[in-house]
Order: sequence, then structure tokens, then C-alpha cells
Amino acid sequence: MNLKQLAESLGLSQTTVSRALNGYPEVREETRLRVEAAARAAQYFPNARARRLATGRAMTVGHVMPLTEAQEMVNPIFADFIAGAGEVYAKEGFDLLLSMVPVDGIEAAYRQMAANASVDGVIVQAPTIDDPRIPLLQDLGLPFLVHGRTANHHSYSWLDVANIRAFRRATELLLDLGHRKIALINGQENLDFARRRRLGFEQALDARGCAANPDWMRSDIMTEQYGYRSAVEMLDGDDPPTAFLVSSIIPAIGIRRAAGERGLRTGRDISIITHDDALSYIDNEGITAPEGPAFTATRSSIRAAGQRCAQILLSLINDPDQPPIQELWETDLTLGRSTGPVPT
Amino acid sequence: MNLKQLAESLGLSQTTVSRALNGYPEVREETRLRVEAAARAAQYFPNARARRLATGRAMTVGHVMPLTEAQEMVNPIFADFIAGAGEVYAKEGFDLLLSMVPVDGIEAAYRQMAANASVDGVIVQAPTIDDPRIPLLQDLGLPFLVHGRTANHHSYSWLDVANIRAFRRATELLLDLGHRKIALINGQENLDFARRRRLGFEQALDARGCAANPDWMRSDIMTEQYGYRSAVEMLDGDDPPTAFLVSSIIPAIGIRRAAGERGLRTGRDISIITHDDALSYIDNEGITAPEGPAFTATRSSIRAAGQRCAQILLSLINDPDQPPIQELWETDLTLGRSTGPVPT
DNA sequence: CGCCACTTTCAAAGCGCTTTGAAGTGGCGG
DNA sequence: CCGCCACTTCAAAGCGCTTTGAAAGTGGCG
Repeated sequence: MNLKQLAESLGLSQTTVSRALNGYPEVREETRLRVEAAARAAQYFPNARARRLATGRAMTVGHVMPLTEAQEMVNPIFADFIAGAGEVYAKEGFDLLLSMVPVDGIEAAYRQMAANASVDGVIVQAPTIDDPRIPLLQDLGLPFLVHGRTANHHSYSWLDVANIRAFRRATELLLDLGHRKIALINGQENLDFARRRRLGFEQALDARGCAANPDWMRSDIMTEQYGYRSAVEMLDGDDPPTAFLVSSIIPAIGIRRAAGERGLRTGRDISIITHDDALSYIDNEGITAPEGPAFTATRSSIRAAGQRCAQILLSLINDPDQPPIQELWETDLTLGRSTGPVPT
Repeated sequence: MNLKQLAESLGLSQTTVSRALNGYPEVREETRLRVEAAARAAQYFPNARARRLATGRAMTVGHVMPLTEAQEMVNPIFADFIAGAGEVYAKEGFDLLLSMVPVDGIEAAYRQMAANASVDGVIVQAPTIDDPRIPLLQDLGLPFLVHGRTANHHSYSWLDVANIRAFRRATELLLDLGHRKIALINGQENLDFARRRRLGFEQALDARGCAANPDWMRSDIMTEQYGYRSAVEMLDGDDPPTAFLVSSIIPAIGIRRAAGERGLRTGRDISIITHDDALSYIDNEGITAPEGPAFTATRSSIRAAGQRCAQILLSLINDPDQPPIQELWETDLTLGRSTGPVPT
């Protein structure tokens, strides 16, 4: 069943039927109702391909996931981010096009998307400090929104959390608890968010006249094993830290595991503060649990970020000439059971 | 730059240029090279929308993620599954269309996809025991592949792991270690995979003349907190189990947390076997770690499953009339540090 | 040299929708 | 009863590509 057939069956022109269905005002209400009823009865859905070609809009947003070179890992954080974004797209009638692209093919992928007209806009995730995707997309004239920020470029739309402040505050909390030997288990520091977190960490230490100890600083893909191994190395060393500041709940779990194996009670013998993306399957917030959150954490919902990112991008798509939209979200510092005064 | 312009600039017809670019044989090699060079120089990419309309193929695969009613959670397992599938799609020039749909809108979503012609085929994930999506998709004539199986329908393509065998074997291992009080922390048992796992668990117990204790059986969305709370309830009860059989590494982490808080050493005071999807960020396999895997586990890579599912679906799309493809994967039983003989 | 069988290229007809510019209606004042 | 206007409806022209059926070019061979 296509538009032509539907129009014929109604004794109307394609024009009128199309307009009736798309809510244009030049159609008598009575006619519109008749058309809508017929469309429903016939289970008519306009062919998306044809519509896209005719309107010139893809009604699609692209998310490009860079596949990390050798490892090809996908951060589960993306699942929640995409869930949030996808919800908004669904509501607005947009499709979500997901491309897994090896890092070295990213530029080509974007170029193709633009020339190709297969998407109306894209979301850029996990920007590096001086991310080449930003000038590229500006150059291509493809609307985009960055989740995170870069250090250099300025005039683009982004949504980010206040990473420096979050980690400064978390560090201060550990210092207030008497900890002086604090480890930083960070994400990959070529990524901008990780750089900022480290900055916050160092600022807080500096302010108290402490120096960050390079032996207690790690930077890598934030897996559970990364957390575990980092903690094992440090805890089994001569001079183990008493507290860990961690960039994601997943490595934090690995640290807890390492501590547990060594008979160290988390929140008593060692302290952990982690950034918490409020993952739906690894939720730290013990809302229903009487004992409260497991981890003390700087918290910001990645799912909510996904929603908001999608909203901003759609607004950018609808009105590409508006000035850049930039949003900085504060994190919540939730107190959990993973922190305590430094053991004496 | 479009085909027409490119053709004009070459002094050729659109037909010839199109054929040259698409590898048809009716073009002289010399002409083809000339066309390809010009296309490259002009950064020409055929407009995807127009091509789709003309060919009638969407070159797109749909993944519909059901958003669980109230909670709207997304299992991080999907991230790895999709990474695997997406890799294959990319290689074959297909796009991946991701739709987040509330459970009650699934049918409409599929109907629309079919009428709409926006995808050439779909992947169905996490089927329930008698999943209505299967007859629906058969009815709609949309190629599809099920990751998992159902109990009833038969003639459709699927890829599944041998859940019954996996959980029977895991249970036998625990029994061999002397455990008699074994808890089952399962997924939602309206899902077919969970039903099968429970079956395997019960079969193994029956075979040894043990009965499954309903007090030690749970079934729910496989979050970390679910594992934690289930374990807390059981461990704090009068008659705690000595071993846990778990459907996913995420609740297994919660169980380990509960045990740790109670001063119980995992692998010594209590045993845990979990199914392990080989998630890239929560990898249980201690390949590089000298101490070996943390959990004893029935292991099957969800990412590899995603790859294979994508391959099968593409083959189904290319030749819709072939007989159903069905693949049953065995799991590996990895021995880790989370199991030990029952404490005396 | 002319005819036939290929090979290479082309013009034009879709694909199913939106949208422009024009043509029918009917109501109302003059 | 005519003419003008507002309201509806329509025919046709795209959107940029693929593909069909036909035409033009090429070479081999009698």
C-alpha cells in the first residue's frame, strides 16, 4: 500500500492525502478525518526512504563509536548514554544510526555521512584534548554536539560535567578524612575528561601542600581488571596508598576486589571514591537499600546526559544557525560506605 | 556534487557513471578508472537516500531494544553484543538502526519497520518463552534472527548458547565440591534463557537426589544490586547457602560484595559460579593476570555472538528463501578462584 | 566491403514521497 | 446574475539514484 494507491482508493489526489496526513492546514477537516481513517484501516505507513529523499532530511542522528585500535572494547557506559538519547530520538521521530568505526576510519566516516546525507547530525563522545573531529565537523557543516569538551576549540556546542570541581572536591574529602597517600586511577589521559579530573586532583593536593605521587597514578581504559591490577600493584608495594580516587565504578569494583582479597575492608582499611555514572545495571545509589550507597562517589547520570545531549542536538538540527549551546553539569557528591578516616 | 554533475563533468551519461562506480561489467576498464578517479577527486559519495529509494534496499539492520516498563534499563551486555554485530555490518556496508521502544510499542514498531521499509532485517534479543515477536515477524515477512530461542515456535533462525547444559555442568561442579546448599540467582524467568538455566540447575540437583530450595532461588533483572540484595537476604538468614550459581557477572559482583562485607572469603567460605558473557570492560578471564580468572564461570563471548548473529542475518537478507539457520554454542567452563570445597 | 555479434554508452522510466503553482469550488456583496 | 475572494483540491515537477531497453560504436570474418 503506497500513497498513490491510498489516494486512488479515496478518490483524492496524492497531494491532498499527503497533506492531510502531515497536518497541513490546506485540507478540510472532514477530508483529513476521512484520509486518516483510511490510512489507519489500510495500515498505511509512508515509505521512509521516499520521504527522506523528497524532504532532504534523514530524520536520523548518527553516533559513531570509535573502536579502540587493538582492543575493540565498548564501554558499557555507552549503553546507558544511548538509552537516554534513544528515548528522546524515539519521541521526536528520529532514528539512531550507530556506526562502529576503527579509529583510523573516523574522518572518512564523517565525511561520508556528510556527503552521503545519511544523517542530519551527530553526537561526538569521549573527545580527546584537542579532538580533530571538531574542526572536521565544523568544516563539513554537519550539526554536532560534543559530550564532553576539548581544551582548545571554542565555538561549538557541548554538554559536560564539571570534572575538575568534582575531583577536587572528592580529593578534599579524602584529605579531610586524614588521607595523604591517595592514588588516582584515571581514564586514558589523552581524553579531555581524564585530564580535567587529574587537574582537579592535583589542585586539591597542591592547595594542602601535598604533592601527587606519580607511583600512585594510573591512566588507562577503565576496565575492572585495570582497577584490580593497579590496586594489586600498589597495595603489594612497600608504600601502599590509603585511599583511591577512581574515574569509573567499574575499575572501582576491581579495586574493591583487590582489597577484599588482601583482607582489607573497604571504607575502613582503605577508602575509595569513584566517579559514578549512575549505570542502570551497576547502580551505586542504594535508594532501596537501607545501608546506603556502596561507594562514596561523584555522581552524574550518564543516561540523563544522553537525553539532554539528544535534545540539544535535535534543536541544533532544527535551527542550525543558532549560537552554540554549552551546558556544564555539576556532580553530586554522595557519601557511601567506601570512605572512612585514615587508619592509624 | 551529485551523479548528474559528475557525469556531465566527465562527458558521460549518468548510467555509465553509476555502473562504473558500482562495478558492473558493461563498462570499459579504462572508462571505469577515469570515472573512479574523478569521483575520488570530487569527493563524490552517492546519496544514500536516493540509492535506497532506487534499489529498494535499506542496507540497514534494525535492533529494537525493549525499554523495560518502569525502569528503562539497558543491560551493558548489549554494548558488547552490538559492538560485535556493528563490526560485521560496517564490513558489509550495512547501517545499524537502533530503536529504543517501550515494551508495549514493540509490535507497532516492527509493523512500521516492515511497512516503512526502513530496515532489511532485524535482530531479536532476549526472547521470552513464547515470544510474540517471532510469529509477528514471520507474518510481516521481515527477515530476522533471534539471539536465544523460544520454547514453542520452531521454524526460524536463531543462535543460542547451550544454557541447560552449561548450568547443569556448573551445578554438578558445585555438587562435586560437596556443596548441597546452592542458591540460583537467575535472570527474569519469563525469558527463555533463564528458564533453561533453571532447568539445567534443577536437572543436576535431581540427578543427585537433591531438591532445589525455593528460598534460595531468585529471578530478576540482573543488576549488581539484585545480586547484592539476594545474597544479603540469604546470608543473613537462618540457613544460608554455601554456594551461588549466578546468571551474569554483574549480580555475581554484588554477591561477592555482600560476602565481603560479612567477612566471607569468596572461593573459601562461599563459592560462586557465574555465567560470563566475556564483557570487554568486566572481563573475568585473567589472561594477563597470573592469578587467573576471579570467577569460576560458564563462559561464552557475547561479542562473538553479536558478530555471528549479524553474519547470519545478512545471509538471511541476501537470500530470504533459504532454510532457517540454527546454531547452538557450547560454553566453556573456566575454573577461577571463586569456588572451593564446601567449608566443613 | 558489408554484415553480424559484441561491447560500450545512452535516454528515459521508474522508486514513493513532498511541494509548487494552478485550477476548481462555493459564498457573498454589488 | 456576475465577479471576486477564500477555501480545497489537483496535476506535475522534482529529490538523486538504478535499471531497462535501445542505440551507437567496434572488430572479426566471409
